[in-house]
Amino acid sequence: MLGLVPTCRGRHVSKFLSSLRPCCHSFSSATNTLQLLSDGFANDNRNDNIDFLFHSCTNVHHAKQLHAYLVVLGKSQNIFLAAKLVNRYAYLGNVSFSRRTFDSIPRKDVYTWNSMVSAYVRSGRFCEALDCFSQFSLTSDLHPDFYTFPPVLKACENLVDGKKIHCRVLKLGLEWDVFVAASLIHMYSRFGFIYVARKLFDDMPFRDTGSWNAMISGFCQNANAADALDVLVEMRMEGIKMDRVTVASLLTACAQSNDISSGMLIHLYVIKHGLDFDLFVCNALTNMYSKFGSLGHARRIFDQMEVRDLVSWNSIIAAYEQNNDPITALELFNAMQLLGIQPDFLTLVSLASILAQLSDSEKSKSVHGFILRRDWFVEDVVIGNAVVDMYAKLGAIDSARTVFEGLPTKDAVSWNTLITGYAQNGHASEAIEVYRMMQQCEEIIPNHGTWVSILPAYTHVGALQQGMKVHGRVIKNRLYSDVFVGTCLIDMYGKCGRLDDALFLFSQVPRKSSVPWNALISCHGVHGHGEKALQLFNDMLDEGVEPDHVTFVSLMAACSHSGLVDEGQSFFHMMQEQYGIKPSLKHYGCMVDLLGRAGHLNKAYSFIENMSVRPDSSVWGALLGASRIHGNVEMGKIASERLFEVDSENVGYYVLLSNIYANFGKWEGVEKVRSLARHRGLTKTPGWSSIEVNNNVDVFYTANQSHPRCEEIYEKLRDLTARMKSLGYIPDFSFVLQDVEDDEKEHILNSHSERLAIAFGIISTAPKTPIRIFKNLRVCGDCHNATKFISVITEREIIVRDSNRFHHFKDGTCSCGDYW
DNA sequence: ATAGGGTTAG
Repeated sequence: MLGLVPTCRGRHVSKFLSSLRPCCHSFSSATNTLQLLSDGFANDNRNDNIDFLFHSCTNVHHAKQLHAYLVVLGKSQNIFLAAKLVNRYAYLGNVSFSRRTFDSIPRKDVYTWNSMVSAYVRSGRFCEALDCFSQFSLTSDLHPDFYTFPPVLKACENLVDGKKIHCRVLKLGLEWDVFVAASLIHMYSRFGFIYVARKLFDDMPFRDTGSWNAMISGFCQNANAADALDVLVEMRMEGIKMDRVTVASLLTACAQSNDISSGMLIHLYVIKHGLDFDLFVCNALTNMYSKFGSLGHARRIFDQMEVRDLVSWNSIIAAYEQNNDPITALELFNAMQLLGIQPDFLTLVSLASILAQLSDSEKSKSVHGFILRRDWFVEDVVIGNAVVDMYAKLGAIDSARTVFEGLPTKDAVSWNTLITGYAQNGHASEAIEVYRMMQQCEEIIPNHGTWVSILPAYTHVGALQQGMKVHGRVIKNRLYSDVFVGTCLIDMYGKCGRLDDALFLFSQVPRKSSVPWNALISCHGVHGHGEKALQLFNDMLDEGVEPDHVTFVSLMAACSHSGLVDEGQSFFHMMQEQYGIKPSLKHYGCMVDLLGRAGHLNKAYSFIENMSVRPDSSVWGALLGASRIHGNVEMGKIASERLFEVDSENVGYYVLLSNIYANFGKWEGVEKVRSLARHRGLTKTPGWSSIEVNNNVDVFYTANQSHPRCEEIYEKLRDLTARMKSLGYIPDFSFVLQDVEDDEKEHILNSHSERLAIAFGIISTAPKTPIRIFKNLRVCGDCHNATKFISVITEREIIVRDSNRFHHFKDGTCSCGDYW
């Protein structure tokens, strides 16, 4: 053959043929066809070999070479061959080549136009598809046919466009073509116009399985699984069998509505009818079992598949990623790469979450770069949100903010992700600030996720009134029965000192899962109601609710706050032996706290020595805190040495250690710790307390001088101190870290932020009303003692929530019984 | 020759 073509063409031909060599099955027919083309025999357009020729272009490179060869042969403007090229480029994912080819065709027929429209639809570029269709209608005298409408209807992104297209269909009398009708039915039900869809469906003179599928999948895409199942019943009554398409869309609906029994019945049907070899069906099954949390089933389906595509890989990777097994997920991603399968943006969405779970900040940055290079942030918000979430979960909240700022479009989820990021990294006030900015964007409508992200932030700063405002919006939006929103509200009321309201809300929320129970147990724990927490745990078991790892953290913390040492220890064992839950660092931290607070410092120390995982700063920190409470300098030294090995950055621990030294008047120790912290470039977290008066949050820093009512506050404190002393109050100078005279020490104690806030509360609220204070660090021991006296003198309840727990002062005693 | 209904998502 090569002999027959002139040399200038020969180079193209041999290049093209050699690129085809790997797929040898089409090699000989491609050779023949090329020969026919170059000899001028292929003009009848009916040559089957032509299909082979185009089919053998398995990547854009092949297609371009074929294109180049057709140009050389002068056939590139052949109306038939050119449309073939448009279709092939689209199939290979390059619409812009399709368009360029399309534009170079001087005379276009219906086939040419149809090819271009469907090329856009195939790649999801719906706007351009509709635009191309308008161009078709306006610039040519040709009429669209029944091949034109299905893709065009698929491209409609709102009902108005859809109706216009429906009119054209009616004018041309194409409405009863099964393909066109199915597209119309699907279009109407997608936009929620079920009755219009149903009417069309009922009026059809002839229906095939595709017509039923259009009806069913319309419901499924509306997240209306129950109605979809109703249509299915009708379909089966008419004796129509489900096919692979019916099955695939129903499986998705079952996954979304967590309908395990229907899902399994459909799986049985799949096996019975031999549909378990179908790619789409298997992908849907993998996804469904993953959503049900049955990783084993999902994996078995995936392993048994004979052909897998990108969707299969994405589904199984997401399955492990979403079921807390990032290691396996990453292994699967690597396996996919080894097979040479190129990831798409959904793969990257999973990958971002995997790397965040593995706290791999190096690889996370390369994922970010990978997405930037491909410009995928522009294509879809989801990927941008995933990257914001990734950085936030890694603790790189500033990077998260930067990515968020740079997103080309932001939706409610983008905002929720950033708010959650701030809240979970301990920056509650930034979270609140971002929420405020979000409310100023009119086009952004808050949803479940918004409440779940902002409520913990309000809880954290004790902003009860702001939290109640959110509660109001939740009621307005009828979301109160949502378990997660409900649980955040329970937590908010409980941790802002309103246990009664927390209990009432608990009675309004579905309680089949452990989630709301955990919140309620934790709230009773911080209030020092250990016995009640244990009671709740028993109620939970009585109602058949399975406890999880969080339940045990809440329980053990509750025991720790109430000095229930034996109970706490038995929960630690019960968790492992009866529920098979492996203790996490949080559980270990609780145990050390439990033993340490109760004064069993040596026991706590040997417990740490025998841990099966490497203790982190929270575990050593618990021992250091206990050493402070029990004034044990030796244990404090040991704990802090080990602590600074794992975390030398947290100032709080330096402060604790210097507290211990100061307590014993060992001022050289205090100075040593201070200079160590200074040397490491650390500055003390300033202590602050806040109080909410008339919807306004006032924040007091230690020794605050700038408050407008500063003078009055100090005056009130001097007055109170005098009266406290007459009742037997003796200032405890061990809480003063400075080596100064006693007069000065007294002034320092009187300038503590919690005392300033309490004094402000007294002068700015009605007599005898309760005062609620929030403090970001732990409340000082002397202030604790002083507050007991203040509660007697002023006849007020004073509720102080610190970073650790609640102190409810009343008539000279505190709910914590001085045990904290 | 071109067309429907189907799988993965923060």
